[in-house]
Amino acid sequence: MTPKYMVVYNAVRKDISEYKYAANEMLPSGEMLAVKYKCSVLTVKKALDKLVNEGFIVRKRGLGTFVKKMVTTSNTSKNKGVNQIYTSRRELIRPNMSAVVETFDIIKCDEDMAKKLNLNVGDFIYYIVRVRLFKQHPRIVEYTWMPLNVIHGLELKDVQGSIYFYITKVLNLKIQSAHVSFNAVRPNDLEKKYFNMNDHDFVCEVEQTAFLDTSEIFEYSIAHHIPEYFEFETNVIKELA
Amino acid sequence: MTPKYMVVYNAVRKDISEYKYAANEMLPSGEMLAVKYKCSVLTVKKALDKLVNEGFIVRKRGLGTFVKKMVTTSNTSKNKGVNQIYTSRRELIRPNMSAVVETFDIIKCDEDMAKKLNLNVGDFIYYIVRVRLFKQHPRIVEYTWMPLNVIHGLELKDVQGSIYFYITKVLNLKIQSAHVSFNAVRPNDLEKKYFNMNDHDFVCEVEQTAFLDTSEIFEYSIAHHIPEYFEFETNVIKELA
DNA sequence: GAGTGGTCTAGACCACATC
DNA sequence: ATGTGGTCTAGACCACTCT
Repeated sequence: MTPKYMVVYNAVRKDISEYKYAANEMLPSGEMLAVKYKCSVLTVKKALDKLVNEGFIVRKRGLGTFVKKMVTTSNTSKNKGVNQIYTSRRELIRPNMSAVVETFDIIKCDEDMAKKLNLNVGDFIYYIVRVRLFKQHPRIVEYTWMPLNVIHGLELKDVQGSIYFYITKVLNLKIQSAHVSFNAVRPNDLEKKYFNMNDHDFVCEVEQTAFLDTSEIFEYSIAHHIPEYFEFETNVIKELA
Repeated sequence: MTPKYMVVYNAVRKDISEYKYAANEMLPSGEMLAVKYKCSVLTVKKALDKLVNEGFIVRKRGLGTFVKKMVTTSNTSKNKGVNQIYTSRRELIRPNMSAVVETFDIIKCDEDMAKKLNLNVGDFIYYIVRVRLFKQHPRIVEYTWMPLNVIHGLELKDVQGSIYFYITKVLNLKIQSAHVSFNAVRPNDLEKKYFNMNDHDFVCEVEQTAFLDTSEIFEYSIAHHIPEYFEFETNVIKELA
């Protein structure tokens, strides 16, 4: 059962996406929307607050609710296989990618990784290196560390497919969130080989710590992307105080 | 007057920051916190929901509220003058930076910039190029475009100082949010000069469209950072459906 | 004054996990 | 059965903007 505020959220979001409201146009008031969707104004507020956080609209006391201009992305080619990571406004679109497994080992946690995964030194962890390909073209090299006591029974065939699928559908675990940080660095030998790069080139680095809904860390990963096929977008709301 | 939910938010956030709760430790229930802070459970929920969004805690129905492990940043030197852009968990810390103005012009909007700033071709806009320095060391080159009809009366002295200050304190406008996207590119001649780089080097690019609380766009900017002194961190919450 | 959104409450009901 | 968080309501009051 989808909550009512999500129904309202989806409906309004759809209207905005389909340009039923022009940029800077005022939306119906909260009360009007509450009548339209047969719910309370607070439920409408919850739906619209979500849209505010995602950067679609602005609500202004005494004035009303307004649609923000859609920011057009510089290079929007889904067909090019751009790896888009969106935390707002757009959908997270990951083109269908296959994986070549370079490394699939079980190792012991060193001090650094113990800190990152919230484990003890010596605990067993998976260490996986995968090259992700879009239509046979290498686009990402992924280094993944996962604790055995959280993710267990992983086999080569799961790693060749979607680890995400294994975690959510086979183990039935729920992914809650991820802390993501970003930078750019030089490629290593493996990446130079796959990306056909040299010492003068660079790759975009996405470092990620991922959490289950139990607040356990189930993954620490570093992904190196080819800059031309990389896109990271987010929305930052200015805090009150 | 700070709203009550912000008081609760700040108090709980402070407790977490000061490690009053260990990682994976359960917080008092919503009802307990409501009693403690003399407010309703819904007000507590609003405060805790904010902490969930920022990646501090996880709330689980039937179980309780848990503190997530603090993710330690790889290179946390505020003194090194790292330009940290955080959209969650941590404070946005921008070290004190001075500015060298390379360009301060009023130009006419071309088609591309008209789209980006939601203006008409030919409208007047500021075009500003600034080099940001930390303790005399160039760290960022910023290219900024701003519409005259929103930000007016800008003078050289304002650009040499903080444009942010001019907008919020002099013009008394309120900044609502920004759409930020990220990549890495080669430096141009100006950047090569200031950063002492060559054609084999690279810079981190942050592209930003910034909005006022009226939903007007007041700025489009591109900032090129030295990778060593750059950090971008955010929290991604997995959506329900 | 009329209309807008922001905050806050008390209370109800539901879904989920544990014992 | 108990305790947890999630959703939803009706209503109150306040702050803000415009006419």
